[in-house]
Amino acid sequence: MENLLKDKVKESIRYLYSSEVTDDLIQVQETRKDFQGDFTLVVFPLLRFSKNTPEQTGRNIGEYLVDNSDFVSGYNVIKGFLNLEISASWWKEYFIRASSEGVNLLAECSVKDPQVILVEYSSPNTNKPLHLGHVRNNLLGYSLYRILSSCGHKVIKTNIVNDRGIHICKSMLAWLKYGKGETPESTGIKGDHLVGKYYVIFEQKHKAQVEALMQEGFDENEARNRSSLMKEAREMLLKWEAGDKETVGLWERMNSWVYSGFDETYRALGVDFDRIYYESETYIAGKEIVLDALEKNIVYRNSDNSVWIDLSQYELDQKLLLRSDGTAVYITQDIGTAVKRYKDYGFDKTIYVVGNEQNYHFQVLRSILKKTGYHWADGLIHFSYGMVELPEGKMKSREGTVVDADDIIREMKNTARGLSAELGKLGDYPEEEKEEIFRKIGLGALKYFILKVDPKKNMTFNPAESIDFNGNTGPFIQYTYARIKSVFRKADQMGIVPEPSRISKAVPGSKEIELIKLVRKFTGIVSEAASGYTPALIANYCYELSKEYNQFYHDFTILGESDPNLRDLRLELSNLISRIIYTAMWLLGVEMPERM
RNA sequence: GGUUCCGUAGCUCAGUUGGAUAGAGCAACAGCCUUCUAAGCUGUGGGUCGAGCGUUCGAGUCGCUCCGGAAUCACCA
Repeated sequence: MENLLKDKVKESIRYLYSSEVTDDLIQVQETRKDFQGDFTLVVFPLLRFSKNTPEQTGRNIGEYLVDNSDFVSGYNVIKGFLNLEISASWWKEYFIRASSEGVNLLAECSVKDPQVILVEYSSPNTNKPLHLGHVRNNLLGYSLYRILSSCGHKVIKTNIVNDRGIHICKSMLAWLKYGKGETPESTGIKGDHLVGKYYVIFEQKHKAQVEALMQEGFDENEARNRSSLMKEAREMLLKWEAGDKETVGLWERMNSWVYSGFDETYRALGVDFDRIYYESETYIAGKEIVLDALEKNIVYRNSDNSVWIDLSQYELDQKLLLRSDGTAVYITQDIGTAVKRYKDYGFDKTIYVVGNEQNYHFQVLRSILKKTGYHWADGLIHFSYGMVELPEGKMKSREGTVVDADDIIREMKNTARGLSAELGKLGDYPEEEKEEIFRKIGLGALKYFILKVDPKKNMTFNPAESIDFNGNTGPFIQYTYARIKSVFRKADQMGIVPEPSRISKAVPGSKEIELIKLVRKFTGIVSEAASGYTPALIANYCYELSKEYNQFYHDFTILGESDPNLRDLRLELSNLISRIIYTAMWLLGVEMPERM
């Protein structure tokens, strides 16, 4: 519609002022609610052609559009703004097209040049269970996948598991020393939590040793290095790297516990992956690439045998790539992973969903790859998101203020159950189906709460208040959807089948037209969210739409409407909006209950 | 100290490529359930958009300088 209008405006200026204007000077936007009209042309940029007052210019163009187009039915000029009214017949035609069966709501979002895009998200460590920060990460990554693939891109969901390093040895060691052979089966504890428990035990025992050593007069750093536990952990890491059978066996065993625990959490969150990479499999590739670059003199070796790269041409520092003992550092693994992925998929883009604490890291990674001669390095996108904080401040694992993912998921569901009982909902519904609905609501509340916030901002998560089911929340949108579904169940009972031929009643400025306008906006929002990688746009739009519908719902009766034309229009409108809400929430990964 | 990000109502957040009188929800107060779900709707109060300068017909939005907060700058991952 905007394009149609723009073309007409161009034409009018050619006719009225004999001038050609460029697209960027023609600004068409939706008319603000408090003014009459549907679209508004900002005339200020056009004054240079008309050499006239804004008011007169607006009137001239408005006049031309009404006379020379079949969709502009009226206009008014306020200051430098030309408000145009679109004819009801145009809206009607649009609506009938949009509401007819078989119209794919996402078809219009399709991009012209589909790309192969890798989305990496989750990236857990195998020594700790997932927490709220991971939840934000997973939800953002999964939603990006849905949005981008809905726009026609070929998207591959990947996860990189950080499964090697000293931190893993810590939990292994603690389990050997204090574990008494505990397993997830023998204790009933979820695997990732069990391993996490031993990581904490290690830290506690280690801390006690360090304190004892400090009493003996060592300073803190030295005490850390001298503690017997730390020594044993380092020895274990060496054994692991040397491929010691027993150590690797234990490592595999404990990792398998962790993975089954993670799988359970991923399933609960509704996310999955097409391909999982393990750092234990890529760090060697990274080392080889660095050594290769060393031969080509792209990187250099220091006198102490460590390997560095000079990134001053990218306004960065010298970065270490290999330690003096020849082992890989974090970024070396990432180089290996990136190259391996390019070999595997030949991607156009790789989107790394990783917290903003690693902004610098990804700047460095891209520069290294560029300098090393990988032309596709520009396709690396760090989708940087902000921290999740608690009302008391940041989450700190040391202080036990971390919100565990499994806990919060369970809590949200319990709250949904409690609230439902309090409100007397779903009274005589089968228990099993109720539980499924509570799961959808609780999880929907959590997902929406996190996704509606601009990803790059730090956000505050208040466990007590987050489970607010009023206002701009997932359950509010789910509720709107469930209520529409209910209208249709009732219509079925009453034997009402809307006839498309009757949809003709929408009058300019009516609530129905307002809703149709929002419907029209949908594809634009999805495209914008895809190009900007921000699910939050879709979330907030969906709330706006739901809110508008709720008002509509209260202002009018639908089934009780005596005029069948109006009733069918409202039914069709409800139907279309429920489909949009469903699709929008689907893009966010939020499931929708049919009733609640 | 260098770099990056953030700062909008008491709180949590929106605010499209710069457009008209800056919007929701929560919290507070006042109303609305015999008709399609009240997890809803309506109304009231609440703002120097961190501060200043600049660009522009027009700045919450763009530029510069400050102020405040966060992250990062490891032979940690």
